Amino acid sequence: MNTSQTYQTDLEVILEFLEEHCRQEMRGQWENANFHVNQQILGDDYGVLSHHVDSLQVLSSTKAQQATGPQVKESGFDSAELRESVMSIEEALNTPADEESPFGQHVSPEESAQSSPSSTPAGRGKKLRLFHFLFEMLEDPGMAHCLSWVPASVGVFRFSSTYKEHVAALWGQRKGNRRPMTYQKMSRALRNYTRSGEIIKVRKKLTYQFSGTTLSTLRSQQRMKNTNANRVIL
DNA sequence: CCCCGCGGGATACTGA
DNA sequence: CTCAGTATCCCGCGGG
Repeated sequence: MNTSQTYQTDLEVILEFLEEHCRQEMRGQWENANFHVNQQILGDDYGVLSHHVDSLQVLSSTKAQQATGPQVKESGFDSAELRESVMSIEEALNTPADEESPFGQHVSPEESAQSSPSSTPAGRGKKLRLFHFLFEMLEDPGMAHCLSWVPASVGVFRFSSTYKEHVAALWGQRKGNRRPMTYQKMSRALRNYTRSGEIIKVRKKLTYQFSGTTLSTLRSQQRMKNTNANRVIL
């Protein structure tokens, strides 16, 4: 009966571990003389790590709600502090690794030319879009239980019916929304992509599909990131 | 009938 | 101020 509470505790332990891990990594980074090189090398790892922190965070808070009811956030929610510190770590980690990394600008001049269909004026300073976020999730093996490719080759993906709300919560959190994001609202946003043709709805439940152009744009952007990371290492 | 996922209109909000 | 890209709310539909 208390399994969800136990689960929450476990997740909090894991969170603390990850948090400590982040601190150590960062300390190492700051102590290193050529830290900016490390920052570039570690960029991807940091991104992945922060994703896991993200998901664990939401998982633990959601489990807490399931365990004790919807009003938990107002009553003594012990991990509030933890969540705050995790968020600050997240910010610290996300900012350099995410979109506008310093080396992303000069290494890829063709990016703005080939990506950014029509809306992006210069291709930089762009906010994270929902489908970018979903693509990131899909590429993260740690999120496979929430969201996964059905046949990845054609860009079809499906939400897990039990964890779809976690993906939504993550999205809302990533955007820094005041109110919690829900699957219903997120799917509404997803449906808006039907108009622009970036994502289309598949007849199956909880299943959507990236359009060919969207998918190739996302994949080429991802390849760009990888080659940048490799280039720094080499 | 109920629940859940879906479709989409209307309107508000926010950053470029 | 405008406009794109959501976020939020809400109502209706249909399948299981």
